[in-house]
Amino acid sequence: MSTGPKAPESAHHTNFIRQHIERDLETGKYAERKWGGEPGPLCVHANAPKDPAKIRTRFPPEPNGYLHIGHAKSICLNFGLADAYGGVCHMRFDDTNPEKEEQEFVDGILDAVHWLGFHWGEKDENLYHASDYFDWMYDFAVELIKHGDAYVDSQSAEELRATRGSLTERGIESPYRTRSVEENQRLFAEMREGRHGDGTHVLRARIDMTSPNINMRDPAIYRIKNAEHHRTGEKWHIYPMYSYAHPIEDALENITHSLCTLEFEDQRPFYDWVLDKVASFGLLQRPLPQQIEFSRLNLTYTVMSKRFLKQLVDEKHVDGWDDPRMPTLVGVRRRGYTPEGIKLLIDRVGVSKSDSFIDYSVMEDCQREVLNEIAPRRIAVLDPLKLVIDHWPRGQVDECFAPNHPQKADWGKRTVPFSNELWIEREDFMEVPSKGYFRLFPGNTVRLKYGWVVRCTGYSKDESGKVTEVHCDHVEDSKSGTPGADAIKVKGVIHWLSAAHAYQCEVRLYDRLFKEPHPGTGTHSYLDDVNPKAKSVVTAYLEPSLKDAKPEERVQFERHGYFVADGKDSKAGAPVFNRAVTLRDSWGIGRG
RNA sequence: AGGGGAGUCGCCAAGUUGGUUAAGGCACCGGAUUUUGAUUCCGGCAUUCGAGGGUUCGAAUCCUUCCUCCCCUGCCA
Repeated sequence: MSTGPKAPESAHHTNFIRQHIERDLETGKYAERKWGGEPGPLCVHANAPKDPAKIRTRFPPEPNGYLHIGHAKSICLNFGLADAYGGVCHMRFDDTNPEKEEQEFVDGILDAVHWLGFHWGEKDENLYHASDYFDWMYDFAVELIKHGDAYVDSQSAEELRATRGSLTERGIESPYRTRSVEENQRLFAEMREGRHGDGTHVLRARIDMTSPNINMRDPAIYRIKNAEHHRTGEKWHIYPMYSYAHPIEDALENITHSLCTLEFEDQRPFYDWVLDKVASFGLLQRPLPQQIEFSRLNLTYTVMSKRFLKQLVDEKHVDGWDDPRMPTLVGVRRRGYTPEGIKLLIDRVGVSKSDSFIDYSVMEDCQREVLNEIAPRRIAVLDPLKLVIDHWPRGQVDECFAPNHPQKADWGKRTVPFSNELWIEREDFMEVPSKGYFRLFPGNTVRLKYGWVVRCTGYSKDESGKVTEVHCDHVEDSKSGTPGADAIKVKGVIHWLSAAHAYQCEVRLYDRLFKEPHPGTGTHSYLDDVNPKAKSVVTAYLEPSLKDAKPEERVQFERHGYFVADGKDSKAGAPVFNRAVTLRDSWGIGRG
């Protein structure tokens, strides 16, 4: 059983993180861990039963903004891996900086993760906050002081920077580095009580100012911030730094594999230092969590940094954080992207440690792949041109039947009314056909999809030369679904809507946010690469049945693309549609 | 005079304990089906693994030199 070759379907799913986890599972590295039912130091877990979770991972955002597609990778990895290996993934807010964090962001993040389809435990019970652990973090810091592993430094921020050294020069020890344990304890307690101003002191780990790794040169682990915290209020006047808090959060929660992005690689030695120290005081359960780094997700034709996204919003290049052009999760949701499509993308791009850019087309293709399966087909004329069937009796209405999905007969059909005056797509007619064009032009025959075959007999134009009306004759006995309807072979099939029955509706056509794959490359600003055509609003004609579309309902407008009824602007009986993505178009028309 | 990572087909990415013809996906190119120029289906697509040298019967996999790219000097995360 175990000697056979790897199953081909698992081959492209494997990656270095999965292998790492599988190795730990095989060796039983974490098999003896105890779980006291809630996070805590050794004493909470020591006498508890074995942890039922084979592994524990966590998704630990800081609640200081909106999640974007890049975060989706971390979410899918952490939750997906836990699920794949009989583990649990914790939802944790890394709220160690009160000046930047808000409850509003906490709620938004929770929403986004749920939207992606993930849960933190069967009943979402594993929801934690770094701020839940402030007391333990403080106690551990006191222990570090007691053992001579931390000291209060009273240099200014500038002095600290100046003495830290540089990439090539080692640092200089602080004059406060030799303070007595008693003085450090007294000072640290005073900092906690709020008796010192912001920036006057900092607690530092005592490691090695000559380390080639700057992160090991006595990093600050606590700073004074006389600020109100969105959860702990005014209880604290000092707050732990990420590099100190994170490993402790992981250990308290029994996290086995702490996944993060590449830029934290240099911090791993300190992560391990903190945990080894605290565990050596008998305060943490072993074996300790381990940090594993992977490369973040980059997509072409967009930007992912919070600074840039904020600027796009603040300077009104987009209509807000949830603008459908934004790569935020709230944005792509309004755009009509599916969570399944996003997960498919993450699955497809894989996990490694090499920096990479994924073509935005991969995202679009993933969305199409999912949408093709779930979206009912509907008819919409986005750029209308009048088509008159000259010999069709004026006022006579015929019923045509259109399947809701060409490959899913069980989805049924709907009726669409046919009459002598129709709307067709302006690009489906050419006065003089270009090479290879097989739609409507004088003398040519096409099928009106689900309806009749028609032959173009003429057209009229206005003074400016714009085509105003196209004229056709319909072919007898050619109605779709009737015997002999296929007798006439035509190359072109176009969609249409009865002018008397179609209704007008706002439709937003979205495209990529930037016109360059790597915005801002070279000397210009990324703002210069914003795609002015990324949003256009048209008044389209829609088939009657579309009036009932509910917010966030997805459909395919045949021959156009996938659209969603806007979750925000749609009213009952009056949906507004957003284009998520066009259909692939091997002939070259479509986008824009 | 620093430290930490990464370089396999246009874009991702398997492969790492050296063993016959270098997975897979996307893209692309053919062809079939098609009342969406969509979907689906079939076929094609790296004598080569950043470069050079070496070890070996045999190397993307080991050794060596070199090159390129990314990250690190917040009391941010």
